[in-house]
Order: sequence, then C-alpha cells, then structure tokens
Amino acid sequence: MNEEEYLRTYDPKGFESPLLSVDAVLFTYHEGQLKVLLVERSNHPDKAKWGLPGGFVDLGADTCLEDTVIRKLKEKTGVIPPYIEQLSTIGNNQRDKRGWSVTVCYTALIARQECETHIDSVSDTQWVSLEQLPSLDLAFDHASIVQAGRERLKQKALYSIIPAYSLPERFTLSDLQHVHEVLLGKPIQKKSFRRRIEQADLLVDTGEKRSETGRPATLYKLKSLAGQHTFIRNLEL
Amino acid sequence: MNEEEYLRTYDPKGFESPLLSVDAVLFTYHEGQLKVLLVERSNHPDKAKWGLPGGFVDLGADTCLEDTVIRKLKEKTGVIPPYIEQLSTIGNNQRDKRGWSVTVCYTALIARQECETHIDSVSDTQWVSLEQLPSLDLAFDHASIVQAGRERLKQKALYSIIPAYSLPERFTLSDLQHVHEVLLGKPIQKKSFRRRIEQADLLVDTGEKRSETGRPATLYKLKSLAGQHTFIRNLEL
DNA sequence: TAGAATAAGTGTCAAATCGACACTAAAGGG
DNA sequence: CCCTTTAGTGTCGATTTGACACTTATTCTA
Repeated sequence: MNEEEYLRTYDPKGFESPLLSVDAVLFTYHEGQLKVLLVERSNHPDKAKWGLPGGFVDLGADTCLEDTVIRKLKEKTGVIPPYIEQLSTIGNNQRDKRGWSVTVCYTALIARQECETHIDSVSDTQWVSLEQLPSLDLAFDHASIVQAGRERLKQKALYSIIPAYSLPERFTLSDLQHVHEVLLGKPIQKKSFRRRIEQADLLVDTGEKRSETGRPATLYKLKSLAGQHTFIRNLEL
Repeated sequence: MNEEEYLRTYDPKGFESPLLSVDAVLFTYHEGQLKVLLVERSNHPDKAKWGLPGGFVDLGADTCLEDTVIRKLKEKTGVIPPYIEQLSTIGNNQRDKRGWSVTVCYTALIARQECETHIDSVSDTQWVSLEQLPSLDLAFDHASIVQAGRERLKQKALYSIIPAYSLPERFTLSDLQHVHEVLLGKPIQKKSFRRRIEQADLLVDTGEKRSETGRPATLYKLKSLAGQHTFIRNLEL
C-alpha cells in the first residue's frame, strides 16, 4: 500500500484519542494586584465552578493551537491580548472525570482597560486577584495551572520586562516596578531596576508625563508594541 | 441533568478530536559532538523517513503523558533516560497529512553507553550528529522540533549543568566543559566555568581519576543522580 | 632518566556589574 | 514659601566576571 492509498482509506475514528483542550491563564495588573481572568463553567463536568478560559479545538475553524487560544480569549475579553505564550501541556487520566484528557496551557497578559467594558457586560467572567484565589475551588486542575503561570511570569520578571504587557499601553517606570515587585514578592531597588530597563532598551519615552501627587512621571511604551501582538512558543530558555 | 447522569451518558466519540502524539528529542554527547536519536518510520505517513522517537498515547497503559514518553523511549533505547523535560506542544492542520495533529514534545538526555547495546541491536534506530542533520529529510516537522530542543538545551548550558546528563555517570570537568562549548558554539573560559560549577555545588568528587595524556582529571558525578531519574515539566523560567 | 609535551587545575588582577543609599528635581497643598 | 510627595540621578564599596599566566601531575621520547 502506498501513501496515497493509505491516506484515502485512513479513518480518523479508527482508535481512541484523549480529549484535547486549550486553557489560558490571562493576567492583568489592577489596583496594586495581579489578577487572573476566570470564567464560570456553564457545562458539566464541574458545572458552575470557576475555571480558566479555554475549550476544545475547532477542527474546522482553527488552523493551529494558537488560533484556538486566541479565539477563546477573544470570546471572553472581546480583544486579542498583546502577549500570549505557551506554558505547558498537562495530560493524564485523572484531571477530567470523563477520562483521559490533555490541555495545552498558555499564559497571556493584557491591560485591564482593554477589556473592561466587554467583561463588565457579562456576568460569567471576572478578574480574581491571586490573593483571594486559594479560597476558590476551581474546576479541574486549574488552580495548579494558575500557579504554574504565576511562577513562569515571576521568572520573566527577573530578566525581562514582559510583565509590562499587563499594563496599559503607556505606563510609568514606577508602575512597571510595582508589577515586578508584586510578582517577585519583594521590593526592588529603584536604581538597579531603572538601570536594567535602560540597558534592555525596550521602552520608548512617549514625551508625555503623568502627574498625580509629587513630581510628574515620564510615560513609556514598549518599543515592540507597534500595534501587533506578540506570540511566543515556549521554545526559549 | 446532574453531573452523574451527564457522565453516564457521555460519549467520548461524540465529537472529533485531533490526533495526539508525543515526540522526544533525545540527545547524547559522543566523539565531540551532540547527537540525536532518530527512528526509521515503519508506517505511513512519511514511511521510511527518519523521525523522532514517539507515538500515540495508549489510553489503557499510560496514566499520563510522561508515561507515554517514557514507554516510547524505553522501547527504542532499552532504558529510561535520566533527564526528561517537556519542550513544547505543536498543533495544526498541516504538519500531518492525515489532518489536525498535535504533538507534545520532550527533550531528554542520556549517556550513549547506557543504550549502546540496545541500539546497536536494531537497525531502525541511529544516533545522528547535529551537523549532519540538515542533510536528512526528516518526517513531519521533526527537523524544527530538534532545532527547538537544541535551542532549549543551549539555554540550559548558560545557567545550569543539565547537559551533564548527556555524559556517562562519571565524567571530568573538561568533558562537561566541552559539551557546553559545543552547545554554545564558542569556547568557554576554563576558570569561569569551574567557578560556576563549584558555586552551584551540584557535583560530587568521586575520588577517582581518569588519565589519558597529561595530568589525570578528577571524575565527578551529579549529586542529584542518586539512582532515580529527573523529570521536569517546563514550568520553570 | 631527564626533559618535552600535554592536559588539569589554580592565582591574580583589572573591568564590569550590582546593591545600597543619599541626594536632587518637580510638582501640589497648606 | 516651605512642606510633602513622588520621580529620577550620583556615587561608592562590594561582588562577580573575564582574561591570562602560572603551577601540577602524568606520559612520551630522546
């Protein structure tokens, strides 16, 4: 049998495959806290519990896994987050009562303002701060996935400014430092933080200032953020 | 309908799922080069091409994805590699002629000696050096997966001594330095390399020496390697 | 058997980086 | 006008890093 013949007679339902879904841990920074987007499940299993935005691949509509995450995130937030990165894939026969189940997990970042109106308009979606998360009984193994996403983001805070994607397009260096401090769970020396930012050369001075109390702060934006969004497979480090 | 009832009537073949497989990029260090284990495909599609060891999840035998990789690697090498780490997951409707396909990829490391006899005994398995790899036309998107695995290992070489798992249990610091140099593609300063190793405090002096020409070198082994193997989900950094 | 050759392993020092902290700058408020 | 608040900079000692010469232990060879 040659390949052509094989493909013609190939039956995709010939053997059983695990359930395959995609989940996203979408973070934002708001009111001094990191928050995760949660969705109330409308279907069994774990119906009515809160869980991560995600779902099954649509073999017709999606051309790749990234299409699926984007589609799901857009459904829930109304927009495509500027930063999406593959986190890890979890698959076993215990995490889902229906049997063998695999989920490809992503972490994503967005400014809360970007999706504020859309999220406020629906009742089955909410931002939950990482502090109040332990008190919630999330669906499946989503609690540990959030934990893993948080760990990953913490590492990023050590050597990159990727957490900036959780802030509005224009932000001050103090804003960014606060995000990093929340992630790392400890204060950062102002001078060394600013030295690092300067060396990295990834921010642009917008020329604008923002003034609340005290000296007005310079507003920066990400150089890379020239409109399009950043997509990163976890093929690094 | 309550959850119990839902689960009783749930039909796993109710909707179409992508093909789900697992692939491993198994590296070893031999004769001054990094080599990858390749397997000749015995089935369509891409029959007779060389590809990565891997295959489908066995819903009966495997309790998790890691079981699957371990099973597949043991089939091909006769042993379980001491280091296995999730690399990334690739899924789209182009990589496999049969349609939508997802592969969960792992990188693994092993000493060539550990599986020498088993591999020599079969003809459909071979070590290929990374230099001669571009001339081979690998199955599916396996060439780019190897590339990604290599990149990941390169990063590890910068701040860890994980590449040590590609060496025999006992090795000299010069051995390890050579592996790192091959990975990074440039020479490393002997002193700084040894400083780093010493600080990390992850090696044990076995007390033995190995002498070829020149001064005999101390043989070290990994502290963690107390028999069992290391398994790492890519939830770090 | 005394070098010569070879590879392992150490000492040292200047340069670069990092942490700490005090200082200056620019705004608003009483 | 000075006090408070937050932004942003200067500086200096401590730590880390890179470069390279040097010492040590062994084999080979004349």
